[in-house]
Amino acid sequence: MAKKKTSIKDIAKSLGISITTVSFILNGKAKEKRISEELTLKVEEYIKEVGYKPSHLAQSLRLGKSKVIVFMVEDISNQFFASIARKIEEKAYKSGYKIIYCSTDNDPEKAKALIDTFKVRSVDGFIITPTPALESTVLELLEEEFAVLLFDRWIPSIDCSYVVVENEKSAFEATSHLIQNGCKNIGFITVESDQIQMIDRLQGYGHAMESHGLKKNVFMLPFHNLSEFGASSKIQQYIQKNSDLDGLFFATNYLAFEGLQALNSLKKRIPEDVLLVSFDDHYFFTLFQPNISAIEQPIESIAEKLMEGMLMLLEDDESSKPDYKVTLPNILHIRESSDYKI
Amino acid sequence: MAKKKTSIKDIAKSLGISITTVSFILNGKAKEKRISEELTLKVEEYIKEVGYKPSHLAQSLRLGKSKVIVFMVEDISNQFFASIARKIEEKAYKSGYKIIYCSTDNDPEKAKALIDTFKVRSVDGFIITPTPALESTVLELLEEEFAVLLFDRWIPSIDCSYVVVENEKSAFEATSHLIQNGCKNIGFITVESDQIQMIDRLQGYGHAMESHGLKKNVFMLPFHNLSEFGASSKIQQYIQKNSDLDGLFFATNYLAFEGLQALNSLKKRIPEDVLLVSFDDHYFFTLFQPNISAIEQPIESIAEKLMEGMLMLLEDDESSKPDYKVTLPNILHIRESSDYKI
DNA sequence: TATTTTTGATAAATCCTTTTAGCAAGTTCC
DNA sequence: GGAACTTGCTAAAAGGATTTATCAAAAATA
Repeated sequence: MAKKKTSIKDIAKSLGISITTVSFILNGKAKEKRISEELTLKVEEYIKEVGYKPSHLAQSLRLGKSKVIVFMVEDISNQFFASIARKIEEKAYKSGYKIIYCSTDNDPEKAKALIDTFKVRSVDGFIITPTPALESTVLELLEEEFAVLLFDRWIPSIDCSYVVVENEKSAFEATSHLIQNGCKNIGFITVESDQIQMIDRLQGYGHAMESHGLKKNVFMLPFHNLSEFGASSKIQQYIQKNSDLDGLFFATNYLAFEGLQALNSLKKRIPEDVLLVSFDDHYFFTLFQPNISAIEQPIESIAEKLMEGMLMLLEDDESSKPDYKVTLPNILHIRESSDYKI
Repeated sequence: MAKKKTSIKDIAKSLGISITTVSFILNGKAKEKRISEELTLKVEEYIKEVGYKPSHLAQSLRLGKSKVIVFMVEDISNQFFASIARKIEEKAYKSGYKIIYCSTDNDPEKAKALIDTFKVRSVDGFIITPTPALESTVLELLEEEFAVLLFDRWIPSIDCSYVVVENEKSAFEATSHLIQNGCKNIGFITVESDQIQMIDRLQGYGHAMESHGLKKNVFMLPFHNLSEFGASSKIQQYIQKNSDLDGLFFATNYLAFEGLQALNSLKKRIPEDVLLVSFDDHYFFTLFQPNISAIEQPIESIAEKLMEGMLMLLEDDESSKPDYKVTLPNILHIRESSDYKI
């Protein structure tokens, strides 16, 4: 039953010619290799007739390129990563690349294991949101001449291509926005993390506060199992303890969601009692009443630059030392209606 | 620079033995093939020493199995599909399978093109949310003896394994819930679609209304470009025209989101003016004030059954006619606080 | 001692392509 | 007429594994 796939060999045999000739014709090298137009046409016709498609597996083995890119993120079910995955996919498939995805949970061991697996699979490139302690592994990849592109966060200590956003600048702007709207005591709610993008966001907040002579007030949640950990109630406690808070800056949107629940439980009104802003925009923020201000990461551009960079790295002819380092601006959406401003 | 990978051939040469022997040892057939323990140990040690890993590409070529599964959904950035992707991934990787994903946008042409691409790539299995008009393509896949597992929706006209949920039953229950809480005029808001799961949901609603002698009131939005199409304002118009509506059933959560915006614009209160229920639960529904009732699809179970089924289909030794048809129950979350009930 | 078995290994085919090197036969040139 | 090209095509190696069939030497049997 299992229809045996026709191979180039079958074609050659059927037409009584050599494999080489068929291969040349298939790869558009008929002219170059001086195959007569007559034979070329005959072969092409036959190929169409039997619906022959070459085996990518064999091609990959022979050519040493698999046309597969690994998309390795913290969590593919996270809206941000999923959205980028969607865009990446489209662009990759257009260029004949396939995308395998995987999630690290930000666990270095898991990330290393996954990378190990994929090296063997002879994939061509890696798009990675690096976990902590991944320097040496990434370095190895680079040494073995894989195309590697970091995103969301990068690794300052190694020279690797990346696509990131202006975390510090946007956090600075968003904080300044709160200050300009009268906030004097702004809490920055984040997670314990040594990831560079989180550090940058914290710094942006810090600089804005300092430059206005305001006192910083940072609340750090433990990184893992946020909701199981009762993040919402932890935030609630924090807000209660700091009764003079008039502004809150959430370092990510899932923190903002938890925060919204906390504020709701405390019957705090937005924006009358407290002004909000969150990093990472979400459809939800425009649905919530009142709308929540947020910093939108430019998903489309990120995906575009990622594929552009990846293709550049992949098509690089091992000569130059390719370098693709992009930092994209975010978009700050101010959403509290102006009537409400303090 | 580019470290050439060591192959089985290199190992054989270095140790002055044959490739066959090395292969036997690698595949744990040393005993069976009567390789001396002495040599086995020596080879195993050497393999560890040089850190040899077999080429999956070559193995796939030889064995005709790639250990790759395609996960083809309508839109991978959709929270529902992304969540399943996340779970599937975990289970697949544990069994040594890799997942390639792709999105069809529910476009049959796109779906066919993608399937064509993957057939050539010699993937082993397909997990598919079928688009309309995909019967013949799926049938071809089955004839070519790929492992095929449909989910979210199935194709009644062909005998293919699937994992779906009880759409009709849950819609019936949810509608009954609204009726039991006093609703007399319940609008069912859905999209124009001949997809079986949407039809089933509509039927569940219909049966519930009929069995209570109530008049059906269905509003269908065109399928494509929902938000660009101003779905929210269309729903708003519908609600205004039907001023006697006291309950709304949204066939999917993204319709509910649009509906919530519409209700908000109309200053309709929930649950005082209208009771809501939506298919497909969402984190958002518990965050929204008041919380929104919804039918939760059991993502974990779906993913579990999908991988269980896929592995069964894959490991089936071409003898039997494997059949894996699963229909899972949903969970109805009633969320309006009871004080509010009409 | 001669024959059969067992032991411990291996050569070679196969999976499907790409690509280098080369070979006959026909042309051109002087 | 013989050297030098051109033309049109192909044999065979390579890429990295698996597996069948086979083989020489040692051990067991008669």
